[in-house]
Amino acid sequence: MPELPEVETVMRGLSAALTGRVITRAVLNRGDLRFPAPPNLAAQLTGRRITGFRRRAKYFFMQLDDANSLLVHLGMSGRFLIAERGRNTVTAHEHLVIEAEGNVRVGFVDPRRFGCLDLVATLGENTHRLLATLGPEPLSDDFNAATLSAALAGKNTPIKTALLDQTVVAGLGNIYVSEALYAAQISPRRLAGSVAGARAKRLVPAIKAVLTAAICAGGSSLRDYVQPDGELGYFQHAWAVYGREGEACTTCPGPPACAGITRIVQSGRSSFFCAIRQR
DNA sequence: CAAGAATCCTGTCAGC
DNA sequence: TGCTGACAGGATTCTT
Repeated sequence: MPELPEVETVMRGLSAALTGRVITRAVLNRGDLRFPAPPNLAAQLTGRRITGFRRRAKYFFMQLDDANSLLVHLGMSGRFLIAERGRNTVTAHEHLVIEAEGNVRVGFVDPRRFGCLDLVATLGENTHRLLATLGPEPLSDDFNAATLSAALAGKNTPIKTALLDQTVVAGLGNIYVSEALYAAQISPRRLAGSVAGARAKRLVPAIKAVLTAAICAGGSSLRDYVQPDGELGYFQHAWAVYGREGEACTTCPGPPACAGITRIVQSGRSSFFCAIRQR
């Protein structure tokens, strides 16, 4: 479930397991992901010390001591498994394996191969072509009512679609857009242009709160995953509307006034909302 | 130019 | 049990 909070959670788990350690062995099993991985990636990683991690939107960087960074995007189905060397049980679709000091073994698994791996100069991380057009980080001060209003002004697309546009705000995905619009009481069908202004003032803190809560939930559940064969980034999370079609809306009086949570399709993707609470 | 559709790929699940 | 079709957390590229 890789939206921003999941990427952050995965990265923190990897950081705890790998930061400061030297990569003793790396294997690229297949590099034909969303974009081709560098063919010599494994050789470039082997022998390097991992100095730190940094996230940007749904991407993160594993920084190395030779001034290069491994760029990672999880796509739709990407995940990382952390295990002691020799104790890993999952091997299908494991495209990259990293073994490090301390008997650590990390596997990048991505069945759909919508994710990507690349090697980039650490100083140029943000100029990578995949990151160059990204909008503001939603949890930074650069993302505020003024900047969001400016990005939405004049847009005739539904706000749901606009928030999925990574040039408007970078890191939201299908789940947290529904959650944030519910929290801000804005209909996913409302045209983005009409959200600029007062509604954007509500939407910004709603987005920040939803993402922050999800990161906290991931961080707290992460402890359970730091164990042999642990899988990072998948954890139980209670969403208010996502995946809850037909269920009662927690803040509405119920039938007949409110029919509960509705699912509609916008730009080919599901949106969940309460037609009473969200206008 | 903006907005919507098609596309990449595999796994899972509901329905028959 | 096995088959089929719909659908899935993303983001680029192609059409209208």
